[in-house]
Amino acid sequence: MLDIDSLNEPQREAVLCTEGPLLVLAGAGSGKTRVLTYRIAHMVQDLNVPPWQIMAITFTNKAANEMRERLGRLVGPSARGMWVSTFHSMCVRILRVDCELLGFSKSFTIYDDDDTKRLLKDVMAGLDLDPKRWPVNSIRGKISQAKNELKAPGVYADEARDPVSKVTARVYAVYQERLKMANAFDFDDLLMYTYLLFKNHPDVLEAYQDRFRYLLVDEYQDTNHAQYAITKLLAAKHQNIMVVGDDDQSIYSWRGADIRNILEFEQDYPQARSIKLEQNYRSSGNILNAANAVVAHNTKRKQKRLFTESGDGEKILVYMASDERDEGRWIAGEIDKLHNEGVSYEEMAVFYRTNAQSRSLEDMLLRAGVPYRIVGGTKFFDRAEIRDVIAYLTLCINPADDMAAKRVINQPRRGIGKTTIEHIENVARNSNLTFMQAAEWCLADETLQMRTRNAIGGFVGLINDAQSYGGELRKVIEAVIDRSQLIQALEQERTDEAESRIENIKEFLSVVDEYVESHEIDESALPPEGINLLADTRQLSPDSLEDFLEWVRLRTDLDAATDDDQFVTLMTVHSSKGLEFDCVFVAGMEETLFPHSNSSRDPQGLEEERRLAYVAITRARKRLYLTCAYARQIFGETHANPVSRFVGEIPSELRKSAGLGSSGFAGTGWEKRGSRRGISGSGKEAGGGRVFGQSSAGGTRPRSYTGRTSPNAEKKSAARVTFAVGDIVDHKTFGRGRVTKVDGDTLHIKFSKGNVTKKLLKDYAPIVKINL
DNA sequence: CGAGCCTTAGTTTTT
DNA sequence: CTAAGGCTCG
Repeated sequence: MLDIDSLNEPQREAVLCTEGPLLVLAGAGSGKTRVLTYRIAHMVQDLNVPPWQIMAITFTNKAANEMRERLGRLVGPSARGMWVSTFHSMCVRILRVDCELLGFSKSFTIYDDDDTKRLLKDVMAGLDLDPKRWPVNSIRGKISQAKNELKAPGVYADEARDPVSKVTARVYAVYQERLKMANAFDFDDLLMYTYLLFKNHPDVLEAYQDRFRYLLVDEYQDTNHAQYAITKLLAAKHQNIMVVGDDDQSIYSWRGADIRNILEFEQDYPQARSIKLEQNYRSSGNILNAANAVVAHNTKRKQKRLFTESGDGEKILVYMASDERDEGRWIAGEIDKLHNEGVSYEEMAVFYRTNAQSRSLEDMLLRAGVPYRIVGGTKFFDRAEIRDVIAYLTLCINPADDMAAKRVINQPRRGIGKTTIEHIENVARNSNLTFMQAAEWCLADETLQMRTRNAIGGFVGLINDAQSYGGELRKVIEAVIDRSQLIQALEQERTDEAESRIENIKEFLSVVDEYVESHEIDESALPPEGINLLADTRQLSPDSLEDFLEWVRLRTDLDAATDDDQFVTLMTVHSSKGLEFDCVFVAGMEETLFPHSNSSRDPQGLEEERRLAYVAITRARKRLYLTCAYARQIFGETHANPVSRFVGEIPSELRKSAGLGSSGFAGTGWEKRGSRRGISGSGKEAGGGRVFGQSSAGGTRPRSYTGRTSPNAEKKSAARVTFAVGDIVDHKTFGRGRVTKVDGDTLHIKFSKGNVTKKLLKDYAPIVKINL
């Protein structure tokens, strides 16, 4: 059943080596996930290891889901008994059981970035620190760094020398106190406190060591010190730890990841076996060689060279667009072309360095009618109305969460303004109460107006009542939303904006359904009675609001249920790690963007950018497209940047060029209209190392081209949309409208908002055709 | 207290 | 350029 013979020699060795420490250095596309899943299946099926003794840790939910799914196919339902999770969700579940030992209660909240920032602002205001002089973000970064290095506030304060660190130390101490009062952990706390729990409670640690006798850690090169320390403790007793990683794919040093963890694994475990996987099964020869060539420019790396037995395949296509809109349009056109050749949408992906780039790409794909989905962004859960709903739900579970309370006490408007909130805060501070307790106290406070007191009473009553709601999760959540009056208030606004917010809240309810469906309790997966006390935390319950909130807080992707759907995938290069596609487009291959200007100053940052490029390139199986734009709008200003050095690092025989400046490009007027020293390299490839059009070079700014299409790209793009009378469109600013007349390229559109008709040019107006 | 206007800051990547 | 936050006025 388990086809171990289909593996190559080193792969098989890794699968069969199930006892003792094992380091697997797995190059991109070398069948790493296959090895991981086969190894687990081998343990369960051939060696009779109980599934609940196995813990596999990944970095993203996506990776965890995929592994769970593949294991399910390999070993059947018993796979459910394993812990396959991210570091963070593993820690949450551990803390859920024993956080009381650390002075927290089990109903704790997890603070995400936004909550964290709000709280920090609050703390800093309390310490009279000028946010101009001490930017919240940099303080937050320093605190996060400290936590990743497992430095408690006291230790940090002792080490603080420079003024910034000293200020950070003060903020850090208060911040931790406030978190504790709110019964909340931030993301970094989840790791740090789990470590502390293990460190200070050997009995707890031992229970986990004995339960999880087999540890597997994926993407080990991306572990930070806290994660490293946790795994080290967990594996200390039985030493059955397998780590898999690739130093060339280390792209999270900004988050505290430390490559040394992988490079020094052999020192930590002197008897460790070490296996290298160097045969690539994913990419065609040209793509793999390009990746090798790029990453070879890095100096600090373990020497290795991936090889493949598959043929050269297609050359890499480098396209130079006139601007970011042309770039998006061209990509859409190529996708369309590929789709017509029989490549399905789900086998194509568009990557970008920064999230901001997704806008224009999205816009162009939308117009071209290419179905796409965006992976990774937290957009949906970051929307104000969704955060409001979550805050209400959080308060029901953890009324001590002051940030949540302050967020929604006047949302929707109840007539509780700044002064009242400050008043409640003062009461809370003076009497050492939580915000909610203080609010309740204020109901009898005669210094407040009767109207205000009634408003507070309404809010307090609603939260108190909601705490006792029980039954089906969806019903409970619906009831809370209903009582909150969020939807009712939006309905009264009668604007498109409010309507879309209502839609989002309804969408949130389907997220609830998705959660319930995917978390049905599977009795068969529970470990036998009496094995340990940890069984009850292993599965999230479909009825538990608490569990749902945990799930929703740690969730960042919306991609769980979109597997068999036909969509092109859009995402950052970072989130592409671990995935693969037949055809990959990497947009924005320009200096300052990729490599990003913030990183390319120091050599280390630049090397990480290069590894990022390596990751991007190695995602592609058959075709790779790199695109860059001659001019790009950033902050509303037009910039022209040279082609990314990474393009030039790909040997020219592996690539060919298209677009501006390439042979066969008939772009009339480009040279004439642009600066004289502009694109003089007609006939040369885009990535030939030529640096042109730098905005600082004194040449004319290419402003006149923005928003225009180069004629060539226009022709190439099969992605033009046509409009007919009766089509419903959505305009960026005017909203929903209907086409009443088509006059060449001019559309007459009647907008429902204000009942006005406007004449718009179909190729330039920010309109989208809506298919009904 | 809240709506609306104006200013300003932000864009590197994620759990 | 956009979104969020601050400020002012009703």
